[in-house]
Amino acid sequence: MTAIGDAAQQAGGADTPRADAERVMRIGEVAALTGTTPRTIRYYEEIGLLSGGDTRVLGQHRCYSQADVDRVHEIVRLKELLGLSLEQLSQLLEAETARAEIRRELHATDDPGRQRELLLQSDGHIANQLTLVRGRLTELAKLEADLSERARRVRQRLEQLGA
Amino acid sequence: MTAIGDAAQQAGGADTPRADAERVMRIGEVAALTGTTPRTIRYYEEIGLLSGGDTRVLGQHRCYSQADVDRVHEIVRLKELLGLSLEQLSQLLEAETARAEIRRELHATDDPGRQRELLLQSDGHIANQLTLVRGRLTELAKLEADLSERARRVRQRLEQLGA
DNA sequence: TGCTAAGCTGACGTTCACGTAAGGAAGCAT
DNA sequence: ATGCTTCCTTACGTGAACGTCAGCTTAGCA
Repeated sequence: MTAIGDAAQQAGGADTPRADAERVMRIGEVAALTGTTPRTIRYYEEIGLLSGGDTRVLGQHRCYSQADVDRVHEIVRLKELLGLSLEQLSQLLEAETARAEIRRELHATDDPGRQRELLLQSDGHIANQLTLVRGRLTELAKLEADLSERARRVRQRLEQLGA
Repeated sequence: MTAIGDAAQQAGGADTPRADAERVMRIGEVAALTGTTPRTIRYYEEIGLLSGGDTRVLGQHRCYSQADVDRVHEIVRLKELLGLSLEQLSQLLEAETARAEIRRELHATDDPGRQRELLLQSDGHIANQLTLVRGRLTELAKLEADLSERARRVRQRLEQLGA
């Protein structure tokens, strides 16, 4: 439901304008859209969190697509929710990276064997993420229970006083 | 259920040995018990996260009780689970601080008005923590749902291939 | 009383995740 | 061609959260 990186369906010819989905953006726009800064985007590229478009020559402006925006959103989200270091994140985000790779290859290849392999990889990465997230969820739930219990006790005492 | 800072019941006389609950510990032991280091403990004291026993004179060894160990555990727990800065933590932990204060005053005073006030404060702080924790819980749940959905799709594709 | 382990107080070093400033070049419109 | 804006690279700065080292004192024990 949230923007998690479905770069829409790309099906049409190669010359269709298609104003929105495959618009080319520059760093400032990406930063604005993701609530970050150009510096942050470059930093993420520097440490390997963002692809860094291998085609670009030194000095040229960086180009981004909606998929990149989605990825940055994911990064920020995971970073905040899980409180991970960017190092740990880049481990986790192999999933995203692989996923992008897969989307490309999946459409490029006809070999069902290869497709199967790619999908299995993707599944593995997602499973990793899920494990981590679910762990956090149960720990947080425990914390919530503890806090609720404490609140209950305090209110119980208040009632005793009131009576 | 977890160690959240119930420094056991202290009721008996003042000279009972009571080997365990009120044992005096030093910084190294606290560090070991909480998976931190002496430096970290001192740092937490420095920035006001730990009380710093106002009675101690410069140069003397720091003394800790089980309650302090519990508090450090809480700090670490909140820090990791919520990914908060120590600054934010010290805000949140007003609750703990107040709670310790309250425990002391609650037993010291007979004034039900004052007791009521203290309990209300405590309740407020806990409510704050709960709000934060529940917010995280729902966000994490959303993330979990997203990931599950993705996993489902990938597996669906795999089935299509297999068929 | 003397020893040793552990602790104490500075004070400087370090890693992460960027912020910020300088000087120059790319992109786009006119 | 000329601006103007945005971006580029390089490099140094910064705050948080400790690590680490030096030199000295305290606590507990024989």
